[in-house]
Amino acid sequence: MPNNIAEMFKALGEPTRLRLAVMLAARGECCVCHLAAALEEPDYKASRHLGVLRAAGLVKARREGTWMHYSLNETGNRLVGEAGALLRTLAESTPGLADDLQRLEHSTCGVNTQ
Amino acid sequence: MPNNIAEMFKALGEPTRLRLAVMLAARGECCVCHLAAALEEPDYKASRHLGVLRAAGLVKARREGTWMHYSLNETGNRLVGEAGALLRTLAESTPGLADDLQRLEHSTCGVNTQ
DNA sequence: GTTATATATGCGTATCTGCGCATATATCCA
DNA sequence: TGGATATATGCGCAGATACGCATATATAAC
Repeated sequence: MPNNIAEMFKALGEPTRLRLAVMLAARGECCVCHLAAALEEPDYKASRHLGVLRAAGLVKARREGTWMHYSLNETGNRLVGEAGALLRTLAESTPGLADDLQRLEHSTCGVNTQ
Repeated sequence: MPNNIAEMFKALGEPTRLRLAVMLAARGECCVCHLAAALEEPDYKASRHLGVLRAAGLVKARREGTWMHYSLNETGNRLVGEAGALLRTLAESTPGLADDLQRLEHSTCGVNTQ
């Protein structure tokens, strides 16, 4: 039974996925290309890791045309809600993660933000 | 920089280690043999995983004669403190983890509890 | 010293995981 | 229909990880 919970921690236990989760926790819904740009990593890498976060129940996805919008799955999962709060405090206090948020803010995938 | 934090999540992302961390969060300091008994796993397995938790900074150890007493490393690490609170809520609400705590309470390694 | 108990660790193995590349799918627009 | 953009995924490989066993270390008691 702790397996589901362990899976959540495990998903956050990989640097790229932690960065993604922090970005989603701090900024809300984002599309893959913005996230990939902020990571400075190829799209397929962001996509793969978002898939893992999603399988772990940490993240949900919403399609809008060609874009997929990911966001933290806080509603409907108390544990994710608490983890989200923790991730937001990390976002503020951890240099590398703050840099990601900076890049995320100024990133465009050739399209408008938000 | 997110690597240290990711390492903490990763350490908790393994079922046996999560069980150990929850026990320490809920019950405070424990020796290896009590923890191994509660896990119903061999001592060396508990010892190995406690070593990983320790390397990740989640747990600290104190020697007392032949026994090693492990406890959550909440003081001196804000993140661990917040994780500790989360682990305690898990302890209450997750059946499998609650069972571990039951066994921990009644376990002896041929010695007194506490 | 020897023995017993508690804990840690070296090692081989089977499994898992993340990576990069190429390719596939999905949606929109002309 | 065909092309362009956004996202997802099959595959092979290299490195990591957890396991069980046996052994090593540490402390205490005799």
